[in-house]
Amino acid sequence: MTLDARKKNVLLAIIQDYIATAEPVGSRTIARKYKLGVSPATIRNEMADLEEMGYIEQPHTSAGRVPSNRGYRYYVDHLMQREELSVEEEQLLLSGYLTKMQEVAQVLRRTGQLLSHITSYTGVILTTCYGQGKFKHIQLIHMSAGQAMVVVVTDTGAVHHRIIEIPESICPADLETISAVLNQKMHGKSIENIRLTLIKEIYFELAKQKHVIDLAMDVIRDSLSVETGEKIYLGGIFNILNQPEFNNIEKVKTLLSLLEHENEIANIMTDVFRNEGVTVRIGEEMVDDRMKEYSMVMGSYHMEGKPVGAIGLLGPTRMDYARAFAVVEYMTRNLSLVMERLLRWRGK
Amino acid sequence: MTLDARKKNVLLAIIQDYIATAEPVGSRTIARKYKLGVSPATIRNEMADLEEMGYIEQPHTSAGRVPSNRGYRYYVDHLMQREELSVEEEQLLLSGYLTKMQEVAQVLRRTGQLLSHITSYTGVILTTCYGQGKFKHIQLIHMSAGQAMVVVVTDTGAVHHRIIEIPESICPADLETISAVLNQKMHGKSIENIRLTLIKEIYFELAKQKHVIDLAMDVIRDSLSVETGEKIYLGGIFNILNQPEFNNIEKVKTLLSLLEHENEIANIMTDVFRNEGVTVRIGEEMVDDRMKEYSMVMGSYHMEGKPVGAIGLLGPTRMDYARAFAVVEYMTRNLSLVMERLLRWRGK
DNA sequence: GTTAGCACTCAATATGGGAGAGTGCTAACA
DNA sequence: TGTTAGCACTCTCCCATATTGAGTGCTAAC
Repeated sequence: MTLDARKKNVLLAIIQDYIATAEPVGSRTIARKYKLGVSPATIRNEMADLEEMGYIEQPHTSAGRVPSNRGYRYYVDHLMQREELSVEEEQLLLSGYLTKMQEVAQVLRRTGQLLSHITSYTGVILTTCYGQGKFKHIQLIHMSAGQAMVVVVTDTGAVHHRIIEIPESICPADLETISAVLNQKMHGKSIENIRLTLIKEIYFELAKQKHVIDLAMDVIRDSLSVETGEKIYLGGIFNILNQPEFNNIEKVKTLLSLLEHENEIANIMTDVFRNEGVTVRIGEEMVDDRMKEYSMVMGSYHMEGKPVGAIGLLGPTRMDYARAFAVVEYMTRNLSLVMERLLRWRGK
Repeated sequence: MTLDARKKNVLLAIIQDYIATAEPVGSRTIARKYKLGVSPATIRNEMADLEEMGYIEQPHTSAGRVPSNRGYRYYVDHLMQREELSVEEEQLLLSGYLTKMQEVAQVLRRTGQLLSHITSYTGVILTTCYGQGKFKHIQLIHMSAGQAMVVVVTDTGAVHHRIIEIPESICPADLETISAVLNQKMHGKSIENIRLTLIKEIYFELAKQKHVIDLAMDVIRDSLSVETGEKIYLGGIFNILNQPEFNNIEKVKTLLSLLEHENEIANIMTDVFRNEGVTVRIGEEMVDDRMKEYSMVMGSYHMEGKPVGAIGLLGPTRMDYARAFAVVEYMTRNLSLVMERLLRWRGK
């Protein structure tokens, strides 16, 4: 089902206009603003066709047309022309990183804010793929009789910690020993490696403290696995409220309740790792029914060529995809650089 | 300027009714619902007086009266009767902690959610007072040539980490040595102590690595100092939108933009440490002008008798102070217990 | 295939009364 | 002197009724 050139132009005009104005667009407007060389009546005919094909819809009989999610999809896949950011905008985005960053979390938070600030959508950052990360260091710290803290550092610069129960008989020195052995055995290994081959060796060496090791291994597994390794940063939740679609409170409420369930967002974002480049999810393409009025434009950022996380923009389906595309693309490159500089990878 | 008994009763009735209904309350309503034994006309006279004294206001001529912030203040200080939570509510709050908690952050996040869930206001948790915390453990971890990660653990269970630049000549073993010395010297000491007396000793012992120690000390100082030790957790931002005052988007926007500046909220909350028990801040008592339609009810939680953080409820000035009071009071006790159990303090 | 013309639809925007809640004032009452 | 009933007055809120205007679909002519 392919569209002839004029239909494409009409659809493009409708979508561009609707993105710009958020008002249903009528045949007159198109004839006037976008010179297609035909009269409103002709455009009306084309619009009737497009509606039948499901690319646009009518809120009510005497209103103009509005793109359907299917229409947006067609636009993104076939009609959208690439956009470049202006030099000033690139400057603005870069300058956000000027204040000295010392923590991965800080960089990511900042990135979320920048994304949101420049687009008036909500910036979403996902860190993940610790599954592909490597173990760097583990430390067991004695907190009190019967309690210890496990701290695990991965080579992506992530730090995970947790309090565990230990037999009261274990003293600080024991923990030091355990830490040392674990570090020595696991240094630079990936989690799969550890699980498959090393674990027996370690058990053997530390037979006495089986229980503690089990708990410590839990933390390691958690921190290296995708499951809890995921963390979401949201930036500028309230910027998106400037979008005209949030003129009624119910919408705001559903959005906020949506954003409170971070793991669902995380779920959607993992999609991104299946594609190269920038991915767009529109409306009900994102499972959850409450998302059907929202879209996400997302991309992954890399370290050493491997994707280690994703950034995205969450906006109404009416969002400016071309611009979001450009911003996300620019920011993924940018963020990859900043991250690599922060955790310079020479030694390993 | 003290009020006679009848004026007090009228003011109390107005405030209670307004808290319950969010509608301006008229003389008729009071005469009917709250049996003061006088006619509406008499109540009207009293209301005129109360208005002149600034305890209540009139949205427009033909509307009932609404409490002013001054009125709320008088209510909280002199009229409010203490309320107890029902057994079911206490149960509900307790059950929130049943799923196993392994991290301080997790407990605090949960607490925020619980606070919000049971009151439909926004729960705010502030952790602070690491200045009074003690140093537990430091670890320098070699990440790559020229870069190391510093991880500091305090006895309150907080973990701070940061990437620092180091001379390329320093190898993992050096960092290990430095870690060991630092740990040995500083174990169990407070930051003041470290700064004042130990630092020279440490420099002497590790003269070669002055630069690294400086950087590490920065992290320690930061993590133990109140400045960056503060962290805010917000719970149920969207629960508060159920309050009828948020019927218009502008209100929602200002609230959200307010909540994005966590440090300002933190500022307000430090007030709490000056008082015993539960503190109430109403409207413009909280500096920022945009806060004049909100109130906070807050209390501090303790570990070993010392306040280590604060919890609070943020709601409209019309909030149910008596109930908020009860919830906050109960939760501070609760949280103190949970925290102490999580980081059992026997050993030290 | 395109276009002008026209009748029709329907949301959004006034317009214009009530209805109702609440007030302040006055005068009468205990 | 304090309290109360009565009453005129003032607003907001709500509802029902035009009015407007943008936009459509259809038909017939070009």
